[in-house]
Parts: sequence; C-alpha cells; structure tokens
Amino acid sequence: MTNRVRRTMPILPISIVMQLTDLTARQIRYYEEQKLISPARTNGNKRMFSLNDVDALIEIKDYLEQGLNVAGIRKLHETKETPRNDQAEPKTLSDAELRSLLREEMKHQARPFDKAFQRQGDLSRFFK
Amino acid sequence: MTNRVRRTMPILPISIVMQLTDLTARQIRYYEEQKLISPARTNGNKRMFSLNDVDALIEIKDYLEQGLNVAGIRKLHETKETPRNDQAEPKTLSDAELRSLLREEMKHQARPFDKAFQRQGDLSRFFK
DNA sequence: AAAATCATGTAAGAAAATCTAACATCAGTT
DNA sequence: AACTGATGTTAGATTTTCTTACATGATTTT
Repeated sequence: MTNRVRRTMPILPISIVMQLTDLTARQIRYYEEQKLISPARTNGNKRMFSLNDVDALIEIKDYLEQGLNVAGIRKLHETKETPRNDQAEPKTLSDAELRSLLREEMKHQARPFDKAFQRQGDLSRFFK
Repeated sequence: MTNRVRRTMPILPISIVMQLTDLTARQIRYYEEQKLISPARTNGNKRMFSLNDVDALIEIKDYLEQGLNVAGIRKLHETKETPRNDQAEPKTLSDAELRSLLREEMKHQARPFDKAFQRQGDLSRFFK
C-alpha cells in the first residue's frame, strides 16, 4: 500500500515532468484535456504529477510514436483498465494522512548522515 | 549509478518538500543558509530538491528535536561526510545525455498499459 | 538584568512558473 | 479544397517562490 502511496502522490511540477518525459507543456495539457491523465492540482490550480502520471505519459508518447492516435490510446486505456472500486472506494485517507505516512516511512529508511548528505554531483546538472 | 542519479536528481519544489518534511519554507531556507543542504536551482533561481535533500531535512529536523543546534549538526555532517572525489570527477555526460539516459531507462521498464495506468512498479525506485 | 544569539515568523516587492483561452500551423483525411 | 488532429505560440492573469529586512521568544553570555 505504501507503494501505491508513493507512486500516486502528486509531487512533481509540470516543468520536471517535461524534462522526464521530453514532452512539451502543451502536449501534457492536451493529453489531460483528452482524458489520458488526470494530474492533481494545488490549491492555486497548478498541476502536480505523480510518478504514475509520468509512467503514463511515457507510454502515451510511445504509443503516439508508434502511430496510434489519442482516441486509440484512450480506448486502450479504458479497455485494459482494471475496473477497480476507485470511485466507490471510500476515501479513508486524507491528504495530510498520506503525507504523514510517507514521511514516517522515509524517516525509518533514513540512512546515516554520510549518505544522506552525500553530494549531488550528477543530475543536479539538470539545472544550473 | 542510476540509483545515485535518482536520489540526487532535483525534482521537488519547495512546497512539496514542506509537505514531506513538515518544515516551513523559512526553516528549509535557513538550513540551506547554514550550509546543511544545497538544493539545486532552476534557471529562474527556484530551489529544486532531490530525495537526498528530503532525507537530509528529515534528519536535520530530528536532530534539532533532539536538542542539537545547527552548528552541531553541521559539524556532524562535516565529520561524517565521506570525502569523495566529487569535484575531481570528470564531467563526461552532458545534460541532454543524462536526460536521455533516464528516459531510456524508464521506457525499458515500462510495462503494459493496464499496469502502467493503474499500479506502481518501476518508478517507485525513486523512493527508497 | 541587559545584551547578544539562535531559530523561526512575517511582510513587502520582485521575478519566475504555471494557468486558460485563443488563434496559428501543418500533416493527413475526407 | 475543406476538415481534423496534434502541437506551437502568444497574451494576460494568477500562483509560487525568491530575497531582504525586521520582529519575536527562548537561551546564553556578559
């Protein structure tokens, strides 16, 4: 379950998702408009994406490159989607609870200082 | 290496880090000012945090709650820090190369639609 | 006790990131 | 030639984040 929490938690702004997927903001918003993804929103209406969203976008891109169109991808999605008790599911966890849950977990997995503080040499070059 | 990439890649805006750590923006910026963390910056000068940063912040918070002060935590950090060849490391990969690397990896681990659209899996490696 | 220090709060003004809406483009289709 | 689908571009508004400066309460130092 914590795994689901991690992957569904909205933590990424659109700028990062653009980098991760190599899609433009326009494309990402369009796919949302076309109901291929449903990113969360901040109180201020900014989109915030989960890791699942990123996965989905990468697949969408892949399918498009293979020649499928948006309608086809949506159909695929609808069809293959396991009809789970999503909407019926009584939302038992509040956002705050989920966050706290994740925090607790990270805390327990916290590693010794040397590691935690280890230099960010690599991908910090994504920005400069 | 990819693991290090994932944990050091700056992907989180300060608002999300606040939620994940239960710290205020003021606190987070202060700890940076005090050299306890060094989050990356976007071209527009916005802080962007890695998972390692979040780990570090959680530890900092913990130490503070245990009565340590910032100077003590910094000392601890300096002392325990593994003196690696960080700055000496020849930067062989361009930004574009790194992005492409990460994307490729995500792509290859992408799973069939049904899975990708509903459940976690691959990207949860971003955590832990 | 007064002064200094530490960790944090708060406010102001500026800049960056994101939003929606509208119109443009360009390759395929009809 | 007109239409459609996917994406580009631009404009104006709103949100988010930034830095700087000053305020505050709790300790520590003088």
